Amino acid sequence: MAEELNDRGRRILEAIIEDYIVSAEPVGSRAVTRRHQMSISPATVRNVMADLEEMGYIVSPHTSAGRVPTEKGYRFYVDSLLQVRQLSREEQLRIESRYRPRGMRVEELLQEAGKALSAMSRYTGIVMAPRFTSTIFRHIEFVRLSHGRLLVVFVTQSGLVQNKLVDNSENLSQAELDQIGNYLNRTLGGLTMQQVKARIIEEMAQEKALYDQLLQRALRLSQAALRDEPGDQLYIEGTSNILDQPEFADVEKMRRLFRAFEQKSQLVELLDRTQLAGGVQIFIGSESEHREIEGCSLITASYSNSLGTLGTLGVIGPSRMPYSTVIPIVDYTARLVSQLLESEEN
Amino acid sequence: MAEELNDRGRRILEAIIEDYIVSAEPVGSRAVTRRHQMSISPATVRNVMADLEEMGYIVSPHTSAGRVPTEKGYRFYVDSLLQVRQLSREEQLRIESRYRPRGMRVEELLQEAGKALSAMSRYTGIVMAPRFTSTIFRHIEFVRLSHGRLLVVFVTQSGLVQNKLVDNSENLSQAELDQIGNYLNRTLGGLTMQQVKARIIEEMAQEKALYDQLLQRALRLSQAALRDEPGDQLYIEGTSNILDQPEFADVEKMRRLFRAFEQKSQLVELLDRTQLAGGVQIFIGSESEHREIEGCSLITASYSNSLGTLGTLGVIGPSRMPYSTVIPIVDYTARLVSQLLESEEN
DNA sequence: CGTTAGCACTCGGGCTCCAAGAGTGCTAAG
DNA sequence: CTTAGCACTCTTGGAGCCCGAGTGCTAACG
Repeated sequence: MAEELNDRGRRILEAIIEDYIVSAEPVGSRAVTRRHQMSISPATVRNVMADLEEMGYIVSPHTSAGRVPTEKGYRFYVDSLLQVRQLSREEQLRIESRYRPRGMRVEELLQEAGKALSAMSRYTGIVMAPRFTSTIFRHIEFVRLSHGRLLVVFVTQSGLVQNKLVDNSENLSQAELDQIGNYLNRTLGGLTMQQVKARIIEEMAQEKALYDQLLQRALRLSQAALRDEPGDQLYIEGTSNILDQPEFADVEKMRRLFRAFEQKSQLVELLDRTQLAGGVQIFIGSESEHREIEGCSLITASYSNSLGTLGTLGVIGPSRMPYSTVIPIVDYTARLVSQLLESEEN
Repeated sequence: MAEELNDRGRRILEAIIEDYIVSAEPVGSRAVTRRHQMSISPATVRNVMADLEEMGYIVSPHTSAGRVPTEKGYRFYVDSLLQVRQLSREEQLRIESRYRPRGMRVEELLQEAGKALSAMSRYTGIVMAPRFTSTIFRHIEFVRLSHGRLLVVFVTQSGLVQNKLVDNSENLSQAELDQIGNYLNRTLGGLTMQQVKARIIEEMAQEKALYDQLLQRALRLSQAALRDEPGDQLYIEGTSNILDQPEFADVEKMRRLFRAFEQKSQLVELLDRTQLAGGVQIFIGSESEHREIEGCSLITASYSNSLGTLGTLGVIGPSRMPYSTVIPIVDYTARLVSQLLESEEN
């Protein structure tokens, strides 16, 4: 029974999965022969289906229903059967057109990417902003808000703005702060935040710092500013699309998913894992090891600039998802975002 | 029939509404006498209920069910019957404790307020950030990102950071930009954004500007930066709480609400209307004239500093809402946020 | 005259029962 | 190995039924 899947078995599994993806209903032997005009009879198909069930690719919800793909089934489909459709030029243009207004800030661009992903896929779009530590330092600015309180504003190469409150118990004046800012801007431009951090520690260790008041203050302040870096920003768009999916008629399931959307931390963790790998990655159901998104699949791809990976974006929806159309959407969006970010840096 | 509501009628209406708020089920005459130990018989209550129905305060979903409050019923209840419960000291502390970490930026504070509102009320919390035009200018910074592209960073008095991309086709150097920034910071500090805008227009009209290169550039740039002010920021937290409400078992209703959450624009419009009025405001169902939130009520209050109203926050949930407990939560949160913002400015 | 008990009536929810339809697994023949 | 045939299983939907909750009306009562 647990023999290898032969060609006919694969074709039938494919047919079942593709039928199920569009219909969301168990697929019977008859339906397979009809819709895919195979030159075999339903009875033969039934035999094969029994084997497929034995092997764990499909299950039947009850005796007299058709078959439904299991996670293993989807996984096999995605790995071995799936023909990824190429986007037509027209579809590409439709995606591109969403980024038309050129004066978009990075935040806007990323959010728009989330919206585009959700609109094109009809599922939920997710975009994780670049890790702070891997962004490139461009500008720092200290703004004295009140005695003892100080706002540090970072601007990265790509125009991403981060800010943070820092204690100013030394009560430095704005003029002193400007001086410090200028110094740091001169010294640190072009480094990644990680390098900036390292540099500061390094400099603090040097004895020169002991004698130069300005330098000392600058280092102290910037260290404070860089302590506990900002949490990862996650854009989640099109959550209401999930409500259209028949599998979420079950309110309990839906609630779990929405709670996951609200907490974000699990999604961040998950997206983080995909960060390093290039290309499109696919998590099916419990593979993600987060039962909050059980029954869901996540398709992700990383976007990057010339220096390396910046962040991850993707689509989350039910496992019963038209992978062949969603995958190229995610892929293309990741490329497009990479490209747009790149072009903005020059 | 359409006589005034006498005391007994009011008491019975109150009983019906309060019962319905906790049970979400139609309330019968028997239940009214039982739970509120009135010294009258169910039959009498029935007579009164018939009158209340006649007057439009309640309806029965079908012949043999109890009664359910109408919007008019809720409105009367809120206006005339409701006893707003005071928060216990303990509850106040529980709310306050959520703002404990003192180094919160304004954005974090507002978001936390949304989370607190949703957590305390078990509904969805909404916070609208201060209108950009009414914030007080503190600092401006121009950062040259690439040839032709320029990031403008505004910092307001309270530490709110806004940024915007501006065309830099003149290709000003960072040094020139710093000069311009310094000039503007010297001149504009302490004005509201609205005043800043006015001032710039005013100065541009003066002939002095024609001769002073620096000034001219500064004005041109800042005008560009202030053109089309940033959209209103809206924090919506705890949307998944809505899923717990029995009235949203109907997926269609839920979808509409979630779409409204996603679009935000209608909510902004709605919150905007409450901006001016002080104290707690309540929209019940279709009073808001947005059918997307039909069946929902919105409880809002404005937060402000010494100069006036800054923004609005509130809770959105089903009309069947325990107003007497949610109102003080919203009220107290608004005061607290006002106070925290105020204290941060000094 | 307002209040109350009594009663007939209505309607929805939940139960069973039934028939139809879909789909299966098995068997035996091609 | 494939297929036709067939008995079997299980879901779905509708019909019919009862029960309980709750009403409105009427007539009696204080």
